[in-house]
Amino acid sequence: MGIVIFIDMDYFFAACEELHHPEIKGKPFAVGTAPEASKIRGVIQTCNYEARAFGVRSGMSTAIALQKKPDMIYLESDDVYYEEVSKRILEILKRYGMAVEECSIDEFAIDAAALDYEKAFETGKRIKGEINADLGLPCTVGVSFGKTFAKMACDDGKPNGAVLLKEAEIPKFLSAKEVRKLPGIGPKTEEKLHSIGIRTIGELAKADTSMLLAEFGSIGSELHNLSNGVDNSKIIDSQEAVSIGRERTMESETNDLAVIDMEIDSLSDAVVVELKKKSYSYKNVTAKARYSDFTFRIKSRTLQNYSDSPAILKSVSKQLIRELITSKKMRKVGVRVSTLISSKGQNRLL
DNA sequence: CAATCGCTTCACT
DNA sequence: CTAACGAGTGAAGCGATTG
Repeated sequence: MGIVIFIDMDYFFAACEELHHPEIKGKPFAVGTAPEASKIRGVIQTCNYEARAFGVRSGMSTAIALQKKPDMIYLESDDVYYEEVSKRILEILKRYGMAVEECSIDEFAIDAAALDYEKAFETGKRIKGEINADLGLPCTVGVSFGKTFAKMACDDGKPNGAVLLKEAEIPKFLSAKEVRKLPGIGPKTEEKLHSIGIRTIGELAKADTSMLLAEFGSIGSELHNLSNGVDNSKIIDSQEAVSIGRERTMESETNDLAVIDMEIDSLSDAVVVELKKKSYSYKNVTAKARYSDFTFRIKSRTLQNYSDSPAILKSVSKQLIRELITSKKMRKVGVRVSTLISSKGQNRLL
């Protein structure tokens, strides 16, 4: 793993919305998952810095966000548009002739192994300027040794920054930071680390390897390496999808199979659209139910053969969702396909 | 023993 | 300070099963 240029878009969905609706720029607003009519049932995906000033955060329920800033503007997220913008960013990055990994819709890692730090940093800043000039979008660039540390350098520079973190500086950069800043450590792992007395990355680096392995499994040794400045990840040019799914919270909680089946049909159609776009066939189907008490369960089935049929997907997921019916009503249902193969230009599959 | 299956857990936006 | 309230997408890990 060599030098990496990491590009992370600043408040990406919100920045896209500012392009669409210039008049909201400067006012606090947020992009959420639910339509306007039922927005309090959804969560905030992202918001601009004006809204963040009032304590609004991504992942926060919209009801709470609106307590903090009642007159905040609310917009329903427009994923199709964001995906389009993301592709345009990717095109800009590809012009530089280096391998690019799409880490997420708004994060990209560029393999700059052929460059030295100064050259990579210059290139990163140039890319940043180009994205801003061509698309009108702000971003932050981080350059370091390995994907993970380039991303962390990037996090440090947000928003609208550029950070160079050379390999020799990584241990010092890491040591005082809270463990939560390590990519891959979320609320659960953080809590567990706290409970064994580890709060900073420096403390994690010094922790006993076998203890981490016992407590956290393979993730533990991975984290131990990272906290010691060792990143074994590679840049993956084009990532194959492992699964494709759609899920939706229903208008009201129900066990009515007529309602649920309709939902399953429409989710299945959405999954097949995505599947077609990527020319995949599926062999595994999973149905998911979230209940009124917020617990959830899934049920899955592997088919005899690969398929690209919407009808099969619908009938299998309807069977599976029936096995998930309990006395607790369902508030959300989902359909997911996995075990995918590329079916581009392939003969017919059952 | 390795691959597969069914399912849970977790992270991130 | 930290709960409140709680969407959608996807990857990875794990124990059991199977060949």
